[in-house]
Amino acid sequence: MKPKITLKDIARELEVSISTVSKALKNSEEISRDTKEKVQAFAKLYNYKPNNIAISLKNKRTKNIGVVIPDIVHHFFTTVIRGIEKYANAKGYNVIVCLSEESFDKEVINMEMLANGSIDGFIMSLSSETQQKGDFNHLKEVTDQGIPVVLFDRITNEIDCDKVIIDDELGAYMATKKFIEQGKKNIAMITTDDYLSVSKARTQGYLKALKESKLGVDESKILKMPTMEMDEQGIKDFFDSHELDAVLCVNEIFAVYSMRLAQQKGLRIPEDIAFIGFTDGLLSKYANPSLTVVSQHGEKMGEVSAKLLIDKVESEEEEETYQTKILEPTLVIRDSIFH
Amino acid sequence: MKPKITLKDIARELEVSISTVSKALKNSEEISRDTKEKVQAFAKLYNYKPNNIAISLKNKRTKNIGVVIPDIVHHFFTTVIRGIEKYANAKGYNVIVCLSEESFDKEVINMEMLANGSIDGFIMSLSSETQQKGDFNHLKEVTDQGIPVVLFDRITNEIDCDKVIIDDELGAYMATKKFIEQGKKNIAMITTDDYLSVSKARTQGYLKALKESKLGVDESKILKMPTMEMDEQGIKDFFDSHELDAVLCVNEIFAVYSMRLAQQKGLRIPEDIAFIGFTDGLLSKYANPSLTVVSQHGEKMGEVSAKLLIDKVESEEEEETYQTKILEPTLVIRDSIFH
DNA sequence: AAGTATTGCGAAAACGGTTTCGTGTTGATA
DNA sequence: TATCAACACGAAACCGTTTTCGCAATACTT
Repeated sequence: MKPKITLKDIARELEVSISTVSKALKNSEEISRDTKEKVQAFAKLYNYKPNNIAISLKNKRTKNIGVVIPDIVHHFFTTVIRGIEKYANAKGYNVIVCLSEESFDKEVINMEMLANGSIDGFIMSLSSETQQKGDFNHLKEVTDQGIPVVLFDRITNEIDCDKVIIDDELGAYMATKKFIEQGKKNIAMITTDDYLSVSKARTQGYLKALKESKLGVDESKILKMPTMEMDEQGIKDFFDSHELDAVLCVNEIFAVYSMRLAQQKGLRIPEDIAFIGFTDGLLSKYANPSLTVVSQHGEKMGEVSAKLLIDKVESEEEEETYQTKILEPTLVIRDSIFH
Repeated sequence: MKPKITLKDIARELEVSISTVSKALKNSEEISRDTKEKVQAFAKLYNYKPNNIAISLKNKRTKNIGVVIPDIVHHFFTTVIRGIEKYANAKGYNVIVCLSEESFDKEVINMEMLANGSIDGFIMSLSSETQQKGDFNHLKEVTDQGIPVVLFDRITNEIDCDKVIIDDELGAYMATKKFIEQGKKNIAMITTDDYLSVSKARTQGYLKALKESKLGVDESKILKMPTMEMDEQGIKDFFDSHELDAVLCVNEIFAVYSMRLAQQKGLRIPEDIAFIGFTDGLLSKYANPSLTVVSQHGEKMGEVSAKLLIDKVESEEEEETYQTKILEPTLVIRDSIFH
């Protein structure tokens, strides 16, 4: 058990002042060759490492980024974290992860915990409860204090800050168009209620593609699930009451789950009914048949978010200009549709 | 933009000393009713919150936990993180997540970044490269400095610290026994090389069950994958060269992937060939057929790890006693075996 | 030899809190 | 009226750095 050594310890041992030690370790011009070598050798010998906390206090920079997300077991969020980690780590930043578990209160508590000096900025995606409530005061407080915030994926227009999203509307549009091109006539959509910003946008893309086509819109072909929980009967009824030949799902879980129910009904995929989901996760890759998806490029999203945040953190000027980066989704073709 | 207010600011405004403000906010007996009320009202009005960094520096406690794991996109690890988060948050701790990406160097760098005051303790699972190399000096250094460490899942005996694992051997034993009970005769195992502590233990459980039975061991029925990458041809050849009716896989990805290859060969699951995997993730749940797995109870593991760590961090005495908690795995029966 | 630069280093303030100890004021006691 | 607690507060040290500024001692001018 060898306790950490401090500047003071080195100073005492070498009979110089703390300031001298500090400067010597920074290779300052002020200090003579001799002294520098002596100090540096001693420091290396005893494996001196400066105390991060003291440094943080001094320059009011923690080199920590707070990431607040609704759920970590969701594949998309883990890929975003990975992207954030990657970029942040390369820049010498650590990532503090907090989970809101889709709860407004937890989101608020987590932000308050971190906002008192623990972090230099936030990267977040709003909890569904927050989006439903439409209460963003906790975000406002943080930005008012001059703490930079980057919102990704689940965002709000009520807060002025940098944002990163994919073009959800375009993704849904592309997917729907693909169905249409392949001759599908009865294209359904399975989504959540509109309170999630992404669900809303995706539904719009779906509608847009249908409106542009000769098929037209049939609102009854949109199934809105009230929660993220899987409602087996609801989906079965939906399938029974419509003659569908294609389904666009707002996430991969809905898609894979629905595929199974369709298969149980004796339908062949993609001949009788084709599927496209959102989120390019493990599930899509290993599903049977493998699922065609609109990839959201989570890792990229994380990197871009981290870059935006760190740029803001490290910029001297307090420019009050914010940007919204819109990433292009791509279609990853797999066996749940015709190739 | 309202900047953070400090004790000094309050003291100046109220024309009292900083110490008085500090004590008043802590409701100290020393301070008069009047002054306390005045100070507290002022603090509330201006939304004073103490600076975490200053407090950390003072009492040498950060209330941060460092979590270093090989991979975050792996479902098991995300559930562990969720468990850690849950317990840690309830205790007022934040979780700093670092990814080693299975690399020894990254693991070392991450630990060094955090070990200089940023965290009160580590919870980690070793990268595969670290387990292969058998070099644990970075862990030794940290424990030597008196920083508590808890290892989970991928552990080593070379470091004295608290550990949390599931009984991997028992899990594999249970699974294999299940196959035997159901009359399976040719039970294979698909695993990684033995350098991963968990793979080794699981293989042993598999062997133990077979030895106890009349079936006996056939080493050629163990397929060892050199990496985590899926080797389609390797698995196909394995299936072609053996008459198998059951396969135990060391994780769910191997299992789901192998199931698909088996199905492509025209085999029915579970009638012709049954599958059991490890890790109770999304993949198992939504696979077709859904996969029977040995559940590792990741969330529980995270909670237990966090509890062990925080207990140690907050205990005054430096007891040098370490415990290893062994969690019981359970079999989650799904459609890839007979019910 | 006197004055000026240069070099090398240390004292001290600052970051934002906590905490120990000391002290002036008050009221009660003898 | 002198003595002493109790009360209410402030000064200052401390946590481990960084950084400014001042000041010796030496070297360089003329």
